[in-house]
Amino acid sequence: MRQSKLFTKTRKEVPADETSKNAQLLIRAGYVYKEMAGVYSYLPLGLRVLNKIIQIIREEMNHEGAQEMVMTALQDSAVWEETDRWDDTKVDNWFKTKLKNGTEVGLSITHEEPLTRIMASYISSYRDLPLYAYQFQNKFRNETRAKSGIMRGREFMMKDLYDFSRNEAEHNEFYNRIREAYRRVFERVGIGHLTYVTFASGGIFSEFSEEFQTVSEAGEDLIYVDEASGVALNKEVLNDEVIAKLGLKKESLVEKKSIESGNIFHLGTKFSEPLGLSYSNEEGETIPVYMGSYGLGPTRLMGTLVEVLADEKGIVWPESVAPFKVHLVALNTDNQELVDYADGIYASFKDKGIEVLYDDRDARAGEKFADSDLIGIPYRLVVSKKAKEEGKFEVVTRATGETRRLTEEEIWADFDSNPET
RNA sequence: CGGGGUGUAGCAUAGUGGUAGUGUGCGCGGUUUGGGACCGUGUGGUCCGGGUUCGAUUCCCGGCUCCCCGACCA
Repeated sequence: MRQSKLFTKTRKEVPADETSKNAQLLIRAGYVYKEMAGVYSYLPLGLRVLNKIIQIIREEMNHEGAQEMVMTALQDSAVWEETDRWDDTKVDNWFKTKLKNGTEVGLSITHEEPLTRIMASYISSYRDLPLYAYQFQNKFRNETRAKSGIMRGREFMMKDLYDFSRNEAEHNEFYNRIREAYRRVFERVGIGHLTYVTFASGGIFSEFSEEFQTVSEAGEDLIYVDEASGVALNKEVLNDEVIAKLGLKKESLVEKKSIESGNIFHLGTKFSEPLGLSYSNEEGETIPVYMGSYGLGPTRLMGTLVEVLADEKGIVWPESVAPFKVHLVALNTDNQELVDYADGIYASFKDKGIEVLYDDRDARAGEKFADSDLIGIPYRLVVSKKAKEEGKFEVVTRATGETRRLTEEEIWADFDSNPET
């Protein structure tokens, strides 16, 4: 894409009403637009990143045999009344609104109830199980206090996956597969080394739930990590008994601030029983379906990546989710011969299927470099009059600052040998 | 939801009971051209409602907004 055509522009100054690094950088670089507190629109650059994150998660979910669907944001109160989660005293962060005829409806906070009801009309036999369904969908939560930029909003995107199994053992097998699938997601987006599977409270049919916690100063949680074993636990479950049960030593636990970037739950029959989701087994007996739920928020993950990987110059995207692989920066754009040459390089990238943002704007070098650093594309290729005369072009790796001077042939050889985009 | 702040141009900020200033952005002209360059010029503003006052952006009341701390939460 030509940067001159991109409708967003970068900003030098940070918005006064944002204190979180992720929102400051994402707004300055033109990835997101703040609509109101805790509510952000995703602009062209931001959508590219979000879609890449979504695609990585999708691939890992599909790999485990989950089927993608999408449910509604508008919610029928009836199904929530069945599980006693409609009442504002039970769930206090509903957004509720009314139909013209006065009927109350909700804006989706999660989807256990509606999906369980859907499944009740398709699951009837043990032959139908197990099955796994997931979606990417916007959740609405009426937070009393939105904060941390895009990481804790009132409207945010969630990947929620649910399993419908015949029994606990079958559920557990899937649960363990998803734990590994989540690990792969965090590896693929470049924060695997910072992300711990953490014991936490909130288990319904087990003592603990498990959270994926990414170590960051921007985090709102406190976890205790045994670095030798990689075992971590949330502060909310930290006590001597638990430490002993997990075979840990109190002295070896290190406290870290962290972001809850995903979680996995055993649900048991909490939803299937009240909503009448059951199946007939081989003996003809009626058995409630055993469930689990698995959450991972693409928008929060995007914010987490900015928080954890950015440097003082701006965002640093890992290649796997960057909006483009290459930032082609043309200098001396008053020289038509050079512009033609840079246009040719740009066309070659496109022909090769390498995603490229082409800074063809009529701007000074300093401004272009500053913008390039801020936007955070993994590789920057500078085409200038001097470089063209020398036949060597600067290729800078954003993450490390490593600068190489390569001929055009070397550049193509380099990108062709590293085709991952 | 409790507590504390805040609101001035697209953005960032100063100031004042009496014609609202600066930086940046944006437009135009010129000099520049490898790290947000410079000169000139133009454009553009007091959150909403009420009150006090000859006069309110300023003071008072109410509302809303946004931010921070706490509680709550993927």
